[in-house]
Amino acid sequence: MSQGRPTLADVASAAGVSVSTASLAFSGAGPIATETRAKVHEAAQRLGYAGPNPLGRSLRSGRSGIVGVVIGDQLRRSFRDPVSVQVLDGLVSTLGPLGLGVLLIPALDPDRDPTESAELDPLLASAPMDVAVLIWGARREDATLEALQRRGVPVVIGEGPEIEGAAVVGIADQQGTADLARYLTGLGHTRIATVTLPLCHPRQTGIPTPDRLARLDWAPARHRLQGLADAGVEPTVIVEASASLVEDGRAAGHLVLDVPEPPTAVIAQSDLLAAGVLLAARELGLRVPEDVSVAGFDGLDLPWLSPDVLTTVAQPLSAKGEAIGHAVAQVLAGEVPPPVRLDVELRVGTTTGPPRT
Amino acid sequence: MSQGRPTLADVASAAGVSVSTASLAFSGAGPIATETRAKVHEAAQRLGYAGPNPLGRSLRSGRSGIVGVVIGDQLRRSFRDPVSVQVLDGLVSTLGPLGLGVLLIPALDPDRDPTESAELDPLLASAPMDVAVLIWGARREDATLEALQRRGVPVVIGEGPEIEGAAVVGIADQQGTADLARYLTGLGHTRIATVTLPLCHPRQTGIPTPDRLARLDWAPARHRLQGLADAGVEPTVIVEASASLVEDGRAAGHLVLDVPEPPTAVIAQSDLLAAGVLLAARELGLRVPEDVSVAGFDGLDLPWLSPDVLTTVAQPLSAKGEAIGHAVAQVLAGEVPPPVRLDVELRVGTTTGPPRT
DNA sequence: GACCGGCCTCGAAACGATTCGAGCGTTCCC
DNA sequence: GGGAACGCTCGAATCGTTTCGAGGCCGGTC
Repeated sequence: MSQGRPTLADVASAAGVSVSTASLAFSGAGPIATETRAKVHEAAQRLGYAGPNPLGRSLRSGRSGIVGVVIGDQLRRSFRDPVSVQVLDGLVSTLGPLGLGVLLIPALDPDRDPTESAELDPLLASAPMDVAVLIWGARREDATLEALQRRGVPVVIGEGPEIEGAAVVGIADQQGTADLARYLTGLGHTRIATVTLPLCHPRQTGIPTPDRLARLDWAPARHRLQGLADAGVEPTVIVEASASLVEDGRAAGHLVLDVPEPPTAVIAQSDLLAAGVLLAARELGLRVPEDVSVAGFDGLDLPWLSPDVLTTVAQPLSAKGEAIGHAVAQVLAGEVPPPVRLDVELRVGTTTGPPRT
Repeated sequence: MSQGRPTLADVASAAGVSVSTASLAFSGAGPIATETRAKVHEAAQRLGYAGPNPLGRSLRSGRSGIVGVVIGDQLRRSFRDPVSVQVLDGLVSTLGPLGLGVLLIPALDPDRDPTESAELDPLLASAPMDVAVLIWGARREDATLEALQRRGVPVVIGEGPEIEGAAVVGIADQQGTADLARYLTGLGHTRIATVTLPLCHPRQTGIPTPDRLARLDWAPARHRLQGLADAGVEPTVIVEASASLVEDGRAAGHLVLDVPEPPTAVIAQSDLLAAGVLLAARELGLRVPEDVSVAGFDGLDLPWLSPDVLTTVAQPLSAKGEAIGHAVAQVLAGEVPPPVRLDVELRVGTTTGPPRT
C-alpha cells in the first residue's frame, strides 16, 4: 500500500519480517535480534515511517497518554493568574518525562441550558484522556466533575473538597492564613478587613450577602476565611472579588478603604488581589504600611511592586503541580494516592507594620 | 460482556439492535428512527455507557480531534507572558466549538544530545495530533519543526518565517514599529535605544555581538528591528533580553540607561520589557517621559503601571489566536490557508513625550 | 543420535468504533 | 395489481497497533 502514509505493515513487508516483529523493533518490549531491529529501522527510514501511529497504539493499549486539565470557561481568566500557570508548569514538567501530555479542557458552563445543545458534545465528554485534573477549586456539586465520573475518568483535584473516588492535593492554607492573622493582631491590629476569592457559583463582586456566605463552597476561600476565625479575627468587612486579578483587587480595595473608618489592615486571599488593594490605597492617598497594612497569599514574585515587597503566605506552587503530577502517575499505576497537604510559609515584607495609634 | 466498561456492542445487544445501528444512534449521521434512537439511549443510560470511546472513534476516522500546541521548554516561561496566554485563549475558544482540543507539547530541547535518549520518545514524536501549532517565533531551522514535518503533521505557525508547507499567521509588526519610531523622531528624539526580544538560539541577555546580530533568525525580533531601520532610526544601542519578562526588561533598562550619555527614548519590543525599563528608569531617578521616553509593543492592559499608561503598538492578540484557529480548521478541511497578516495600531500613552532640550 | 532449552519470529486475535452497500418491509404511484 | 422509491436496519470490512501463544531453528548435553 503505497497510498497514504506508510503503516507498520508496509515497513514490515519492506523489511521482510512480520508485522509483530516490526512492532517489537519499535516498542523494544520482548526479545528481538539486533540485526533484525536494524533491518526494520532501515526500512522505516527508507519509507519515511516516523514511528507507530499513536491512534492505533492507544486503541490497543487502552491508554491515550493524555491527561485532561480542566480550565475555566475562559482560558484567559485561568491563565492570567500566575498561580495557575505555575502549578500547570510543575504539572507539565512532571508529566512530560512520563510520556504524558496535557490536554486543555474547557469546563462545562454551569449555566448552560442542557436541552439546547448548540455545540456538538463538549470536549469534556468526548476527548480522550486517561485521567482528568481539576487544578483549582472544584466544587462539591459540579457538572464538570459529574460528567467525568460518568465517563469513568479518574480525577485528581487541586485544592478542592474531599470527594469520593478523587485524589486531592491541597495546601495548609487555613493554617497559613491563621498565622498571618496572628502576626497582624500581634502588631496591634484590631480592625482587619479581608478581600476574598470567589465564594460560590456564580461569581460576584462586592460585599456578599449572608445567603452567599452560607453557600460558601469554594474550598480556597473557605479555608482561608476559616483561618481568620481560627486566629480569632472577625473581619470588619468581607469583600468578594470575582477573580484573582489586579483589577478586581483594586475595585475591592476601593470598597474596603474608601469609607469613613477604614480598617488598619487588609488581608487579601491572593497576591494579585493584594496588589490591587495596594493600588487602591495609593490612589486614595493612603500610605502603606503606615496608614494601612496589606497582605496577600501565594508568594508570587511581583517585581513591579518594587520597591514594596508584599507580606504574604507563600505556597509551593510548582511543588503543588508536581504533587498533582505524581498523584496522576499513581492513579495510572492503579494505586490510590493518599491525600497530600503541602506546607505554606508566612513571609513578611514591607507592606505590613504596626497600626497608627 | 459485563467486564470493564460497556462498549457500543454491549449497548447494542442490550437495546436489541445491531452495533451499526447503535453507532448511528450516537453519531447522528445517517437515517435512524426516533424510536430506535431512544431505545439505544435508554439502554446506554441503563448500562452507564457515556458515549463512544474516543480511541476507537479516532482510529477509525483517522482523526484525533487534537491540536498540538508547542510550548517552550518551560511552560512557565511561555505562559508568564500574557501575550502567549491571550493568543492561546483566542485559539482555544475558536477550536473548542469545533470539537478540537489543545494538547500542550514541550518543544524539543535543541541542545539535547540526540544519541543519549534518556527520556522515552518525546511527546512531539508520539502524541496524537491532527495539526500542530507553533504559536510564537518558530525558527527556520528548527528541530521541532523538522520532527513534525517528518511525522507528516501539518503545521500552523504564529509569527514565524514563511516555511514551505506551513501556514503562517503574522502581524504587521514591522510597519507598526516603523510608525512608532517615526512618532518618536517626530517628537524630536534622535538618540533612541532599543531592547529586543531574543534574537536567536541560544537565548542571551545583554548587548549582542555582531555575530549574533548576523544570526538573527527569530521573526518577531527581526521584523521589529527592521521596522526601526525602515523609519531611518539607527539605535544608539541594542540590548537583547532573554525573555519577554519584566525582570529581563529591568536588567536591560539598567544597561541602557545607566550610562554617561543615556538615550532620550527607549523602544522595547514588548510591553513587559518596556515595563521593566520603566522600573529601571524609576530606580535610576529618571522621570518619564521628561528625562526618557519609553514605548513598548503588544498593547497589554497593565493596570499596575497606573497612573502611567504605556505608549505601545497594540496587536490584536485574541484575534491572532482566532486566526490561527481558523487556519487550523482550514488545514483540517484540506484547504491551504492563505498567509494572514493582522494590523497593529500605534497607541500613544503617557510614557512618551518630547525630549528635554 | 535423540532430546531439551533458549532465542527469535510469526500468525492471529483483539481493541472499539465507523461506514458502505445490501437487504427488507412499507408506501406510493401508475 | 405490479413495480419503483423510500426509510430504516444489519453484516462485514476496516483503521494500525500490540500481545499472546505456538512454532522453528540452533546448540548443548546425556
